[in-house]
Amino acid sequence: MNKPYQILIADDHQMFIDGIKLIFSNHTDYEIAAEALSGMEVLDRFKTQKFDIAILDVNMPKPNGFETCKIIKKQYPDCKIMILTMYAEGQFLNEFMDSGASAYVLKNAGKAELLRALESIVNGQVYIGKQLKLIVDVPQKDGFSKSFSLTKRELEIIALLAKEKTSAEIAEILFISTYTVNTHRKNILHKLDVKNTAGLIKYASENGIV
Amino acid sequence: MNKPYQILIADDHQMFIDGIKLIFSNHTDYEIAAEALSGMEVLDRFKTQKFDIAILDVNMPKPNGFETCKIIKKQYPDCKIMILTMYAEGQFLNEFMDSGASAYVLKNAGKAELLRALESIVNGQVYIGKQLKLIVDVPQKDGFSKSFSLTKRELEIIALLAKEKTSAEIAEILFISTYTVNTHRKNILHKLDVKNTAGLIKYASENGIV
DNA sequence: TGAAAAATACCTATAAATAGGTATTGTGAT
DNA sequence: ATCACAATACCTATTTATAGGTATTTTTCA
Repeated sequence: MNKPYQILIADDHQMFIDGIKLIFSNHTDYEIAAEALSGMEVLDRFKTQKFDIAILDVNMPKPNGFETCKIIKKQYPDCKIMILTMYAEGQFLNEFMDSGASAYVLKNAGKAELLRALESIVNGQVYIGKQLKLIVDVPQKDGFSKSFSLTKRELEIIALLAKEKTSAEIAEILFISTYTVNTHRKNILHKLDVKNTAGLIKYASENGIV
Repeated sequence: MNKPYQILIADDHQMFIDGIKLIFSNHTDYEIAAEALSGMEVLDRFKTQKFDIAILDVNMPKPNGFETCKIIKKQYPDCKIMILTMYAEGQFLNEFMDSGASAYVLKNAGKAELLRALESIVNGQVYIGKQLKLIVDVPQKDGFSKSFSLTKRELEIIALLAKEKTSAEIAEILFISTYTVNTHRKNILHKLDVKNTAGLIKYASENGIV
């Protein structure tokens, strides 16, 4: 029997962490060696301890799961990372692929899938939860989009642009003036540092905004 | 012991099929029940036989792996499908997610990974080969982009549009008239059935064209 | 070698997007 | 209470994109 895999678990809800710990309590292959309530805490733990696997919540505060994942992967490339998400936010798939994580699983996946995912990643494979496959167009959770410094309204307009709407159509849908829509579009182009709608949509696609 | 899983294997190179058959020859869990050299042949086999798993090559002729996959999934939703690819074409990931397939594996993955992937998918999970994770921006293989019925020139123009170029700029780059560029753009919008450049870029992003 | 597909080019009119401004109101945080 | 920011709105001028055509030349493939 090998030494159990050392796992760090991070989520902003202690209750969820406790649930996960229960799952592993009678498992000899895996050991919850540390826990964290934020991205910062995760990085702190890594400074004093070595982990084989980190299980990170996407919506965790400062920095979020993907950002934390990238930082860890840079400093400790051997550590495998599993990203957990509450909602079936399929649009984060590209971000997941870029983050260097090894697994992407829904929180309501259940014990069996969690263990299967772990088994996969310790064998060097990438695992994506079944339910994440079919989801599209889930509205953006706030606090997450902040990292792009785009406002709620701006995200709404991007979403409508991605649906091939013109400024006039967007104005009608949102009950605002076409002038306002154009002001927003102007601001979006500046914020994302792109030249036109083509660049905007490309950026949005690459970053899972649409 | 259960009845072995009935597998259909499809690839345009017979030699590759024979290799796969060797892998399964001493396996009691899986049985290669049929083989096919093209998408059409795959669909023919399904008319007379029932399969638990279909292993499809992406670059297979008429129709290709993803298209074949979609057709099978519509008529036989219970059949699990594994997509094999020769090159680490990471940009087809979205297409994979849309196709309804359960696994996406590199051909040079080796016996162990093949079996692990199969184990995953019969358990209802989605499996993506490790090597497919890091690849970006692999140039489009010809014959594959044909499935979108976009010509080489049209793909060039899409690529330039994604780089935020205007029709006039594209004309200059390609040494052709702005009129010609606009004709191409018109044709592209029709072919992809999108209303404007936003839709075009979104489609291109989702399908790995850019 | 003949037919089909691709690439080229032109014309016109309208619709939409972009860039440059300015300015007011509401809201949330320090 | 003040400051920053978000959201709103307006104006103008110019550039770009889109839609409707037609038509010729070049490539490719059967």
